[in-house]
Amino acid sequence: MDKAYDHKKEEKNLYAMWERNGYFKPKGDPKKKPFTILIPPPNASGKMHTGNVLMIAIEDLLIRWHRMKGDPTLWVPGTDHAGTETQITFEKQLKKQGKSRFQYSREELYQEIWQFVQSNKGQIENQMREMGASVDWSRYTFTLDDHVLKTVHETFAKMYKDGLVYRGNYMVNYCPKCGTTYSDVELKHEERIDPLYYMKYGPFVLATVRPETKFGDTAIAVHPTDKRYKKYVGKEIEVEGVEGNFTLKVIADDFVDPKFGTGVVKVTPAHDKNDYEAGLRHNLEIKSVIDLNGKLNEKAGKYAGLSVVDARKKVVADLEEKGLMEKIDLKYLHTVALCKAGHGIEPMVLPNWFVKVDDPKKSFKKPAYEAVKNGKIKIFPKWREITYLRWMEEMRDWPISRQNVWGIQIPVWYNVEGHEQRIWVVFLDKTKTLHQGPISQHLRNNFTLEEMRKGIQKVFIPIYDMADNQPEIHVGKEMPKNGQWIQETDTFDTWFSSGQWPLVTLGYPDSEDFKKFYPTSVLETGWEIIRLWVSRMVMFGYYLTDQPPFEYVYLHGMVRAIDGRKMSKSLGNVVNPEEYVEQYGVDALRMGLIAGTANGKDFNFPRDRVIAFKHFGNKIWNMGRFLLLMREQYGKDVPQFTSALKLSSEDKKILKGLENLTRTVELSLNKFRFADAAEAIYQFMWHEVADNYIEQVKAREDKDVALSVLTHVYVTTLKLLHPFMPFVTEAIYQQMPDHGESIMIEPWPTA
RNA sequence: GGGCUCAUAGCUCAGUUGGUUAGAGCGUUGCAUUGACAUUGCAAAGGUCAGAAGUUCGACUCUUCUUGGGCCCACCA
Repeated sequence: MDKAYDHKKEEKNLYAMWERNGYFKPKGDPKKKPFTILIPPPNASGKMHTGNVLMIAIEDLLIRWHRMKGDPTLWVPGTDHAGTETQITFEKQLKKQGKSRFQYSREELYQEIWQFVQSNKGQIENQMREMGASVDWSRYTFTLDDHVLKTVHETFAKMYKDGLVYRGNYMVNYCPKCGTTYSDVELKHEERIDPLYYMKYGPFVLATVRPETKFGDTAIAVHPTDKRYKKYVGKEIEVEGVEGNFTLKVIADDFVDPKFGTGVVKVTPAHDKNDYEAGLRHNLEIKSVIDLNGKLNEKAGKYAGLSVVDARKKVVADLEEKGLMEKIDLKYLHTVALCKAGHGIEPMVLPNWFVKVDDPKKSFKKPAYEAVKNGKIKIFPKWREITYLRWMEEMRDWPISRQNVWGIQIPVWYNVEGHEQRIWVVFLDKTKTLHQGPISQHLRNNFTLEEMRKGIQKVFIPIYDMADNQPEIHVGKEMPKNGQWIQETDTFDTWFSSGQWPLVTLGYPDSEDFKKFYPTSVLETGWEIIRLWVSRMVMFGYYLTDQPPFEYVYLHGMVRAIDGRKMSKSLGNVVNPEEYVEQYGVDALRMGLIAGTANGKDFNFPRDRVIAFKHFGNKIWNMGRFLLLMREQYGKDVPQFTSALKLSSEDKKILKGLENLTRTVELSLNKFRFADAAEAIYQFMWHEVADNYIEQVKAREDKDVALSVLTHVYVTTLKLLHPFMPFVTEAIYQQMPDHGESIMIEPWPTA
């Protein structure tokens, strides 16, 4: 053995050896209950961050532990197409080349991104190998694999049939820059100081931060109990505006806070979430004045074509000029909603597909709520449960359509016949010229529907009136034969497909894997996606299989930067795991992360611990080296350890310690207390075995007994340590006398 | 505004049903070291467990409040 453990020399070879010998495939005693984990799929085009490393460390630990216990053990790897995120990344790259997505048809853009992802995909897969993940690569799943698409399409069709998905107008969080909508949970909120404008509105003065949306106002609201304005309620009032006079109805609604501003609110149902809901309650007209590019439309008169920001400036200036601006509070602090890329969100009313989450006939969310409530699914740490339960209680219908190209296209066709005037199509013709407008216009310009389909970027099919005759809808991947059809250009929200991860990875509904390994054992992930992902998997699981998709949920904490702040590129405090792997080895990095936190709380990247465990790896390496040296110097055969040996009190003590350790590790792992187990092994090996027992062996007369006990204790602790630090333990094990094929398939020590 | 969470040694953190001298890693100080390991050993210094009140025979651990962090949710225009 070398003088020091060299992780660079060992890690790659060991992983190749494990994989080559098929150790990662499920074996074990077929009579025992299988143990299954599905990897939370990382972004296929991304690279590994510290959170992923922690995830792999914990999952690999559980997997290796159960595999050694002889359970049929399966860990399925995979990657996610990460719709919005990937498309944003790709578009940034396009921009650098001076191009934009509008130069491509939907199909071309999809193919471009597909190539982009394919060329980046190898990185994350290699990194999973590098981290020692003992996943079964033969079951690798990418969220755009054909069999995934098939399942997702079928699920959607079933939900459509069951009346659990519908198409409707809805107030969505639309980002004009990204050209797509976001769900509530994808947004971030930021505090800002903006001017609050007090505008004169007929007899009222009212406060707003968005005077430019005034063209979409369809009412004025006051609080029902507000005496000041009681006489106006129900009346129509005349308002002088920058575009001439207009009349508005005054309504009473308790969403108005009489203490804010003047207690009077302009109601703009098309561009404000609050107002939208008030609009629904009072049957107000929804008057959109902002288009999909974030510019004011023709309803804004002379302001048409201006961006929201420019229009605001101009409207404010004009109001001041006309003497309609009472005052401006320049230091108004409020929160604004931002999209992932940090752009301002424009609330808009658009047609979208939705999942009805609480249908009275068959509730999508109810079984998922109850599963956790009544302990059918157990969440660790337990105090995170409340996040899940509260979310489930509050959850509203889930918008599942995204105006992205990169993703799974919603398998819906619309029969445009008779609706050519209303349906708006954006497409590129053969010469790559962009056309947008209603289908009727394209037809007049001698384009065929086939040409539109071929070069399509987007189709918008407005819903004027729910009772009106809507275009016929066909749900399915293939275009129907008879009729004039055009496919929905929206894709599914990423979580709609990844929410079916336990089903698609295991071959739902009828594969052998599905029968054997579903429901899975543990879902391990970061707590920040309880609502986005965990809840959706549980809902789909119950909807399609009447069973929970997993028994336990373990939620690890977020790894913050060394300075205690959230890692971010702009702060420059991102910890790159590669550097630590290079310098200290995978084992040290994994063990450091696992020991760095005990109970799922967020924690700072535990740099010192990583270093400490690098030292620990070297320490046990040298313990092994010294053990071999002593055996060699002893010269004679060392007997196999049995309890029949004539043991000294020191021997008895260390054996007792080993027994306690074995019990502690088992107990801790059962409770998901990984750090406790790690700490116990560290203390025992270093301070009891190395510092005490080995020192005492040096002076022993009965070397045969002492070396026999030492070998036994040492190899047993190596086994206990293996799920935590797989590489160094295997490397040493291969040097031990009478070793087996691999430590990872050795039986798990029992007390 | 609602909720979750944290405040323990110089730093980063453990401390699982309340029970004898509160622990670890790193750091600091002193000594040691030619049978493995300087990625070593032995030893030491260092904490009124944020503050206050309460429950209890007994509280770092339970309750309430105060102070100060972090995070999540939320429609205050």
